[in-house]
Amino acid sequence: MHNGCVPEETRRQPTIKDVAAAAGVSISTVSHVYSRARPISEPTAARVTAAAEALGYIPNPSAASLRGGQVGIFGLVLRPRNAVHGSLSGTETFTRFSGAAAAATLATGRGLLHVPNVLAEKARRVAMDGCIVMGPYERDDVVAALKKRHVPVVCADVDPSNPDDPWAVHVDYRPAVEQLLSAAASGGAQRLALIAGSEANNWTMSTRGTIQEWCSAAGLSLTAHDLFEGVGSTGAEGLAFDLLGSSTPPDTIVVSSTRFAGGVLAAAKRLSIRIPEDLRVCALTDSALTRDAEPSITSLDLLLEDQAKACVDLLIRALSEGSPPLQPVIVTPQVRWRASLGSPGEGAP
Amino acid sequence: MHNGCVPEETRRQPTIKDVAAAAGVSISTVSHVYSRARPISEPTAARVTAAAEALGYIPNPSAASLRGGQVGIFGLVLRPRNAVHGSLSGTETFTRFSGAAAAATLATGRGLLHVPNVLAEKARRVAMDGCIVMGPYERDDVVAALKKRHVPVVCADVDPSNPDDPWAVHVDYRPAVEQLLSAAASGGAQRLALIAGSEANNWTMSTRGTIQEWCSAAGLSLTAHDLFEGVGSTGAEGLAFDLLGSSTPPDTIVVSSTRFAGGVLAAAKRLSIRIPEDLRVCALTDSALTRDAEPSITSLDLLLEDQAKACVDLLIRALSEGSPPLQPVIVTPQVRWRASLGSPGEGAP
DNA sequence: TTGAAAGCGCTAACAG
DNA sequence: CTGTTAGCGCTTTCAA
Repeated sequence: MHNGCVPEETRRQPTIKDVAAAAGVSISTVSHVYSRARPISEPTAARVTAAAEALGYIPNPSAASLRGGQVGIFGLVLRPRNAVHGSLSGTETFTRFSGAAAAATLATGRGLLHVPNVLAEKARRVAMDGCIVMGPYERDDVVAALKKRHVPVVCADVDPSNPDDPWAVHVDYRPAVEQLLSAAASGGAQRLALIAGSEANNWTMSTRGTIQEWCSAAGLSLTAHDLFEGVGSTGAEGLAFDLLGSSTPPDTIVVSSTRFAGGVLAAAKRLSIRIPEDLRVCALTDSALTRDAEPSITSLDLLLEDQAKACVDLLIRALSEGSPPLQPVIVTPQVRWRASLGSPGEGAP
Repeated sequence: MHNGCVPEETRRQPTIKDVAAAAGVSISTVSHVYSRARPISEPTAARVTAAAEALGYIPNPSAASLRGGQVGIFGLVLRPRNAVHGSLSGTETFTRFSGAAAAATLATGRGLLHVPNVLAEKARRVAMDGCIVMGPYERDDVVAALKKRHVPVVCADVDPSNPDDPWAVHVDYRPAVEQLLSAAASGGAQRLALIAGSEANNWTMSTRGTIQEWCSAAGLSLTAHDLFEGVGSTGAEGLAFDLLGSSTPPDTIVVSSTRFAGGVLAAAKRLSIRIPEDLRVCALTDSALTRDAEPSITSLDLLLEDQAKACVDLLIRALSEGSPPLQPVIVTPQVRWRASLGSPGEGAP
């Protein structure tokens, strides 16, 4: 046996002509059997199908798209830098999103193309009907490049500089973040520390804004720290250790990435600080790292599956109608209550 | 401002004709400027480029592929069931692999298509020049379906039922697994337990085989347990708790997925068993869960980036030459030594 | 160094 | 219900 992945003789792929000849019909009949664009009699359709099956025929999508315009492919760009390197934080967020986006795209008969770097010259050769950009930065240059190439773009979470973009799936972090904060407050929180990522995307910027507003309205003290996501749990551990060892340590720490949460836990352990009794902790996204931590960490489920599905729907609308929906598309993250924040209190559902 | 993702007037994409007219040359000249298939004089090329730039022209890849045959797209199928649901184990393994595969593919000017389910009828419409299947099962039906559709297939890690497949990137787990075992043995291991996933892929089957052989040759006792990956760390914790509480508890536990490792750690903690003094632990893949665990867990780095790159190279060979490489392509995983197994001993490099 | 023209495989009028 | 035919945008001979 040959174990070959390629047919021994490089036999030309059968075309619509071959099928038409074998079935004794015209090529347009064959075409219509596949496109269902017009009714074909039962016996004819059966003959065509049989012939196609026998020859191993599959319609050439390039040829089909040449006429019809669309190529049957959506692109996906994951913006947060750490998405590319699986070893950094946020891994689960991106897997969940791309898996869901791929499934939703495939359900429409299209494919989802993973595009690490649209700006690269090489990438210009790959065709897309539209593109989903997850977590765009302020005035995102990838989005700009795509638009210049006439590629319809839909964003998952809005570009912070374009907050009313009707072609984005808006993520409303506010309600969940406020639930988190009021739960902390009702548990006795006085001094908050925020350890957030340093990227200029809406997740980082909007949650920080909400927290600042809420704290100042509620009269809680807040110190905010930006930490490059790449420093991982070790980096967060160092920062948390310093904070917790200072003369005025925080009693509540909110972290953005789940790897930061691990670092905070480690620092607390080294200092024999009990969670949630002495220190409350919560994270602004969810992953195995927070679910399985000891103690488990209250965090935000960003509902990535919903976001992905909504993006695909929006992109299809852009392609078919061209006009944006009248109401913005909104996804509202949910709090997953766990041990690290004490009891949910009045903030819980 | 309109915030539009689609141009206000749905203006037809400029074609090669428009560029030719604007530059005052023939369409074949424009074509050759882009394909570099024949020399074009400097001033002419400049005029064409300028015209194309002004019009925002990009060559239509569908049209190009109609003639040339290839569509510039590789498919990627992640076989392990838990790869689809980001929330289960192995997340990082698949992100790393697909990120690396996407980068390697893009570097060749092609795109990487995420294919959740090739068997679905809908998926037949998406075109691929070839497909990478990661972690195929025994007599994998996805691989079979792809081959039936004349799609060249390359596997990352071999189909266990086709161990000499020249169109696979072979992963040789043996050396690293043996290093792990001899380190455990030189640390005093006597009674081993293996908690492996239940999927019939080569990772699971080959490592289990090596461990069984090695233990019987070295005279160590071994009990092997299959656990569905979906049970996660909680499932593994329950099993480990029972094992460690039995009358003849293991002194070494090897787990396949990193989430299982977390469960083992939790069980040991509940029973006040010290690691690595009383119990040695190691995992057969690596992730944030093992790197950041307390104590950190010795595990296998599967070198997913190398695997992905090798797959892309192999697929390109299949497309261009059609004949398999004379020597099998092999990737050899590396042990990442950490606290949970004690000192590496003689097994370490 | 460049142009003209014949398709690539398929879709979509337009006829019958 | 089915067949004929003119392209879709580009590549690629073949001429000039």
